[in-house]
Parts: sequence; C-alpha cells; structure tokens
Amino acid sequence: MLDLEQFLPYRLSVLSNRISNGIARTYEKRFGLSVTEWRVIAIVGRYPGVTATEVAERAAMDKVAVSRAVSRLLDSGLLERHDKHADRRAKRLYLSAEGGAIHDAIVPAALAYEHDLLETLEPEERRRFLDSLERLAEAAERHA
Amino acid sequence: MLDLEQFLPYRLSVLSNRISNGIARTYEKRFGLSVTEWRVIAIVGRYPGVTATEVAERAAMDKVAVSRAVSRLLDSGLLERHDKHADRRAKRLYLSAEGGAIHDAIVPAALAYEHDLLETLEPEERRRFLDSLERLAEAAERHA
DNA sequence: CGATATTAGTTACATTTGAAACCATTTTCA
DNA sequence: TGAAAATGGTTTCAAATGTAACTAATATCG
Repeated sequence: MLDLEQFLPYRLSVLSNRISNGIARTYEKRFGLSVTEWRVIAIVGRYPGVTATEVAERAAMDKVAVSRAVSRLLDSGLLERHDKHADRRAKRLYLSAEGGAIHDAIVPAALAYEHDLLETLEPEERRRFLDSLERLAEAAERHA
Repeated sequence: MLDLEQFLPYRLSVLSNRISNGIARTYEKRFGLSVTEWRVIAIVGRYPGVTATEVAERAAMDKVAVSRAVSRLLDSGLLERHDKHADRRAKRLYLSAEGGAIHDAIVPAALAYEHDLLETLEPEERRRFLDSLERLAEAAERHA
C-alpha cells in the first residue's frame, strides 16, 4: 500500500514547491521576475558570458524555457547578449547594470531564506542532511 | 555570491523533478496518466470514498487541478463517483475495477523506485535524512 | 425563520509549459 | 572537399496550470 503523504517523491515535491514559492515571493512582486527568469539571472550573474545552452545545463532547465526567459530579460533590459566569435550560432550572456543591481538585491534575501531554513537543523544534522541529499541526487541521476 | 548548484532550494527542485520524472515514466507511457492523475489515483486508492476537496488537501494540489484530473479519470473510466448523502454538493470518489488494477500495477513500481533510492543511504543515515526532511518541511510551512 | 457567509465543485480566460519542427551554423568523416 | 550528422537557438502548436468568477448546496447567526 502506498501512503502518498509518506512517499519520498511526493514529500520532496511538496517541500520543493513550498520553498520555491516562498523565495519567489521576494522577487516576483518586487521585480516582476518568474522563477525561470530569476534562475537565468542567477546563472549569468555567477558565470558571466555563458551561452544559453550552458545556462540550460547548469540550471537543469529546458533550452526552450531558457530561450524564452532570455528573450524576456533582453526585452526588459536586464540581460545583454554579445556574439561569441568562436561560434556564430552561440551568443554570450551578461547582466546589464540594471540586471546586476537586481541580482545583487535578490541574492542576500535568497541566502537569508536558505539560512533560516537550514538553521532549524543542528550543524551536524545539517551537514549530514546535505550530504545525503547529494547522494540521493546522484542515485536519481544514475537511475534516470 | 550565490552558487545556484549549491543552493538548497535549487537542489531540492532538481532532485524532486528528476525523481518525479523517473517515476512518471513508469505510468505515463503505459497508462497514459499525468502526474496529477496518478496522484489522485494514489489518494483515492488509499482513502476510498474521499471527496475531491479532501484529495486536494491530502495531495497538496489545487482544487481546480483535482477537478480536472477527476473529470479526465471519470471519462477514461478509472474513477467512479457517488453521492455523499450527508452533503449534496460533495461526491465520494472510488477507483473503478480498471482504476484499481492500474493502481495496483503502479504502486509496486513506485515503491521499488523509492526503495532503490533510499537504499543508497545507510539505515541510520536514511532515518536521519527523513527526519531532517520533515523538520525542514515544517520550517518551510511556518515560513510561508 | 431568513439573510449572509461559507463550502464543494466547475467553468472561463490568460499564462506557462513541453514536444516537435525548424533555421543557421559547425562538425564529422568517407 | 562535401554530404550527412550534430549543435545553438527560436518558433509553433497543443496541453497543463493558476486565478478569478461562477453555481449549487449548506452552515451561521441575528
């Protein structure tokens, strides 16, 4: 018999949605960003000059989703795009000044949220938890 | 600086999607079910006679999503619906014979998948992990 | 009792999402 | 070389989803 409330995939899904929505509230209203857009900003902020495909890989997002988020962010002026000379199909992505400002405004709030959550675990417990999470992620990848 | 790959909300989201998609593969093709539909079947299988609203609560799903999943499942004959005499607005949901058969075919595969994943953790580690997960879920709920 | 608020469930509309087809460019390799 | 395959990125179409408004039935409370 399967008890959905105890079922790991279900529990992870609920927790993940809850947290994502919790954080999203800090930037949806204030900056009009969707979760996908925010993720693109986070990746480009961390790795300036990445291509859309690399963003998709790093963010585990669909390349169509990235393409759409990028074009919205170009429209709203948060992102800039320059040719990658080695390959004329690809373009390098950078945060604009405004994009950088938004990035820098969101990051502390996001980290604070994460910090708050992880604070509910003792340091040792937290270390173990993150470690187990990593191992599960690897197992899930193998299994996929 | 924020390193998305190390950021807990992001890691949970990736892991959760990976696992959900992994399991979904066992019933999407074979039975043409979506994740939502499968969740409704799982809840109704576990609690025969629940109402749609109760399903929504137990599955942490939107009531609109439940309503739509239920109507598809009624159309495809996997679900039956009978009046709840105490309240003529609500209807009780049950698996049909076919729905029950599908339920019984999926559950072992789902549990096996979960089991495989959790096997990568030592029993003690697993216990701690699930415990921490529960505490995080509570913290996230408070925070929300 | 009866007006008002609440609840179960559905419908309508706009937005998001995913799969597949699609260019343009680059790579591969006979 | 040059034909076929692969890659970066966009577009298109159908399906999934969220929000708000809606109907019908029940609960609340003066």
